[in-house]
Amino acid sequence: MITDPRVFDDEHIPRELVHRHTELEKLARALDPGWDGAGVDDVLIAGPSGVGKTVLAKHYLTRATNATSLQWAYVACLGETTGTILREALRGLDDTHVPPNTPVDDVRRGLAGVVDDHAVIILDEADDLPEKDVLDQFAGIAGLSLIVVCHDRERWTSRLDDQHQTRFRSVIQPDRYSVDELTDILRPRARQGLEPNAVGIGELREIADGSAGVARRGIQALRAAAELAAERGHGSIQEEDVEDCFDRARKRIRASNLASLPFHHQVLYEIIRTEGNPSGHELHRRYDEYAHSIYDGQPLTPISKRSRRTKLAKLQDYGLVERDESGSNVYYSAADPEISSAVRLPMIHK
DNA sequence: TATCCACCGGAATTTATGGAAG
DNA sequence: CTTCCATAAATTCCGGTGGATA
Repeated sequence: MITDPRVFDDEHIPRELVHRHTELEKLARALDPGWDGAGVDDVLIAGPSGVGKTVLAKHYLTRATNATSLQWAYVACLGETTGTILREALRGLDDTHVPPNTPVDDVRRGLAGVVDDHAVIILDEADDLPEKDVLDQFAGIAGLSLIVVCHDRERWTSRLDDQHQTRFRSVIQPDRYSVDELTDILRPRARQGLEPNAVGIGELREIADGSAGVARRGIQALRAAAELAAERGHGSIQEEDVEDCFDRARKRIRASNLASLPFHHQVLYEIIRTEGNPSGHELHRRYDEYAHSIYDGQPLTPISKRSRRTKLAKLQDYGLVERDESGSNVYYSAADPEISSAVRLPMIHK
């Protein structure tokens, strides 16, 4: 059924970006110095998750690179520090090893030295980055422009201090797709990634309809539907496969988020999931109670309450854990209790 | 109203890591 | 090899918040 799984990867850049022509044009106008002679700008791309902000930036740059060998680098900023972001940018442009303890100033000088004429850095998931620091560091480098990708435009611009207010004059705000548009996005994926006639236009439309205008959801749902059809021995995607595909797609996205987190986070997540709906107090008590055996044989040791709070905050950022503050206590719960971590816990008796 | 309690999260401080210099 | 240094992660300290209780 699925002939080319890469087509459904989040990182996959389609040959052609459908229904994003105006956005691509804006990007070109801002970043191409020859476009109208006004020089290059920094760009802000803001909008909801999964509508193709990152793909938009990457698509433009891969295409522009083929033509003019423009230097560019991609940096995922979520949860990263100024140092990590700068090093990752340098590594991306120069393809050299950058030790983790390289002084920030050295990294900045390295960046300045490596930029030939014009280079672009994509700062993805930039909502919470320590932007005062990061922008200051990038600011002085000639020939370097930024594409900042974030969710909330208002929040981003309001957090900028005065000297950065004049940057990011080019703002691109991709919106959610209509059902028709999303169908157009799914069609080439089905053609490239699935057997011929694996999915009818009716089913494709239903998948688009159930994805709330979010391209990532639609693409993962299409993939899940194809998997379900194959498992059920259907020759092509059937109505029942479409019905069940959204659930599987959602679970897969969350499970891969969870798997990407370090051990401490997963331990906390598993305690919350198996406990059901623990209060903060119960959660910490369980942790203290079982930490010894959980971390037995691990290179890591249990962490303090304060550190657990930081991990819990991250779990919330990732949408894996929800916190309910009713009364004087807080309660934690797994957003989707069916998603389990690879971390095994000893039996917990209530 | 005053006080207690549990928790949050910022800031300062310590520890761990790993590359560079001597 | 040892020492030194910068960063990131973890810990310690602590003021602030908001509901519960007397």
